[in-house]
Amino acid sequence: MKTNLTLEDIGRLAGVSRSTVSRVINHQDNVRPDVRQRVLEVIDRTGYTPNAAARSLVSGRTGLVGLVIPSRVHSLFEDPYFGRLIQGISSACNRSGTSLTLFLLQTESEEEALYPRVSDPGFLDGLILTATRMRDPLLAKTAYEDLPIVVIGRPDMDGVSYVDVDNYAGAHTMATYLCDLGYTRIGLVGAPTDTTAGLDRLNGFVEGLASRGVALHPELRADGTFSEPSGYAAMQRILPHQPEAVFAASDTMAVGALRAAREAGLSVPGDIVLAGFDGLSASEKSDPPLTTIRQDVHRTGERAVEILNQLIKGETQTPIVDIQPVDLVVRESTATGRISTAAEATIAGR
Amino acid sequence: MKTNLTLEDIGRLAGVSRSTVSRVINHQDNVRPDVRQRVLEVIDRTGYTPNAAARSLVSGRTGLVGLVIPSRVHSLFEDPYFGRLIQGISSACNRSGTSLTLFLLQTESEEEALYPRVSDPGFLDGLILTATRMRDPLLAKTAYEDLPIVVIGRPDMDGVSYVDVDNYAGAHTMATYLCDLGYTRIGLVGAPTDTTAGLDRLNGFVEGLASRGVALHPELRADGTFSEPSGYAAMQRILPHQPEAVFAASDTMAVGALRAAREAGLSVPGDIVLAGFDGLSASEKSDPPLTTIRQDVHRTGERAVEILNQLIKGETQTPIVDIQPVDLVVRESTATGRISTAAEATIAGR
DNA sequence: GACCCGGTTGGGAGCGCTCCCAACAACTCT
DNA sequence: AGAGTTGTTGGGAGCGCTCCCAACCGGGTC
Repeated sequence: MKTNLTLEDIGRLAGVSRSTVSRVINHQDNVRPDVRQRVLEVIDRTGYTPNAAARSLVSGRTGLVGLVIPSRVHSLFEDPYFGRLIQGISSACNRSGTSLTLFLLQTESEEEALYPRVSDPGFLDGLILTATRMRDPLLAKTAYEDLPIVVIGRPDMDGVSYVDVDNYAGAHTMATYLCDLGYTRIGLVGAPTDTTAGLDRLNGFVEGLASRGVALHPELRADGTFSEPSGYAAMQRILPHQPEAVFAASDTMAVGALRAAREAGLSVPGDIVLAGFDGLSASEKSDPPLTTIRQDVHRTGERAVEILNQLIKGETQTPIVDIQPVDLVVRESTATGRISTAAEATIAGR
Repeated sequence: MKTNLTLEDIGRLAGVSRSTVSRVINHQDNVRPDVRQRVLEVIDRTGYTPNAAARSLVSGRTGLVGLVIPSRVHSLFEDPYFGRLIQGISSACNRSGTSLTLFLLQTESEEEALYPRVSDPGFLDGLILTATRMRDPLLAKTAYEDLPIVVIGRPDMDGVSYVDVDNYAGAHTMATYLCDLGYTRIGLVGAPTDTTAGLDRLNGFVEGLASRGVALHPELRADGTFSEPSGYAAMQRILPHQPEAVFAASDTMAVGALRAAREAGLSVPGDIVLAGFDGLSASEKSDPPLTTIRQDVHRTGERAVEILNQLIKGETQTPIVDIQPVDLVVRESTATGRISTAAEATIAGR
């Protein structure tokens, strides 16, 4: 356990050559069974493990996958989204025998300092980029490297592999659901439109309303930044215009919107119905529990790793795109009894 | 950007040797200024970065630090503790130019599969272990390797470097604070006593009470597992014995205890006062906001990296121990007006 | 002018591994 | 029996870098 052994050492102890030990370690079958056995015993006895750096020098692989979470995401420690995502990524990594290297970029300067590191040859096998914004500088830069990349969330450029949830279909479903409840004055606490998720949710929502002949009145729309306080503020701007129903484009903002409604003396769902998006536990634990569009964040993380592994192995040249389906989850916040509330409806990916 | 260049290539382009380029890259000063300039220009023009694997093969360093979060921690996505910790660790890593590799072990089998990986020579420079339990198998195993290790939270063995918060002093302060409020029937929703944090908080609390001549009645103590539901359940066991005040050994459990009190028809702080430990945002956002012992988790993470870096550089042989101070934060949940509530008191590390 | 010395530069060796090819043994087939 | 075949093994080469030592260059000294 103490001193670091080499292939040569193991070979000497087992009375074979370096090459044979290498074959045993790499599970190649052209080794005589008794020799293999002898080598395995020595390896077991000595606790030998091959040197990772030497391996990657010659193989060109490190077994390391990078995950970049940029500086704008301060919600990492309030919002379970990234926790879940990391869990999904991590469990897929464990399954494929790779390791996850985390780059939390909390300032712009960290973001700049990172760039050279991730592109170091012989450091990472691939990269997962999250929370990219429109014309993301990091994405633009890394796209020029030959490093395999998977983006989580739809990027605003072509030729990049990504996995996204079906934001459009989810928002569309929510819109028709609220319309079918009988409302026409339906408001939106929107997500930032400099993100593709915000844009897709907006478009899905507007088109969902339109499919039922309902328009989104401009005074019933205010955008937030995904955070609770921003949802609270947006809701305050909408409330004076007397919406009957409000869709907040994230659960966290919906919780803020709920707080604003309550402070304005409105009961949910009595005076106004409210729905969110994401299916976080916050939506389940709020009072009342929120109707929402649920996405499987864990699965999204897993898919990102699976796609990245395909890219790394060079199994495909063309970019891979994966759109994850979402569910409508109906809870008390829209339980008005106006029509029978379907317990749950599932939407296939569009 | 495309093809991977080597030192030799850069040397050829700049009209110097491999060695000189290496000197420039490693900021050695014995290079003539004009030559250095010429080399830097070529590096800049070509976008060359040295191969990380080759570097670590010869230097024996990879610039990688591992962080292990074991399977029992399911709270990763509910509880901001680990998010904050990771942020602290990550920002210290960014500062020291190292990268953070995350091992989330969600099952026992992942835990076993991990062990050989982390101890691969030439893979990690050091390891940070969190949430170790008594006689933690991973800690026991890794301690035999020559890999530098820092534990977050007090381990139950000697000779290991660690950084912990002052659980004892925090619980002690809380106990005397509650006593000084005039209560004697004081209950405890304890943390698991197979963790050193749970043990230290228990001991600090009991001895704090004792210092005011108060005893912890056995029927007023029930232990949880750090989770909200476990705090709820523990509180339900305590309530029938009519405590005047209850200290929950974590904010998350305190939130559960609060729910139990409310369901029992008790108002906080009117009928019973309640306090937590950790200073998470949950304690601030609950209704009423909770008195708690605040710890600086971000700082804890930073210190772990700093200590690990010292160990890696071999600057010290003896284990380094760092106990972070905690603050008493008084909020509404103990605001009874019985005595003037000091706004906030600071405790130095013991 | 021979000598020395510090600053600078080039190239060999080697980190521990994988890949490749040659060597060898033990067969089979004609 | 000789040639070909298959299965197994050993060792050279080389991945891209750092370390070390020798070589070189110019200027100061006696």
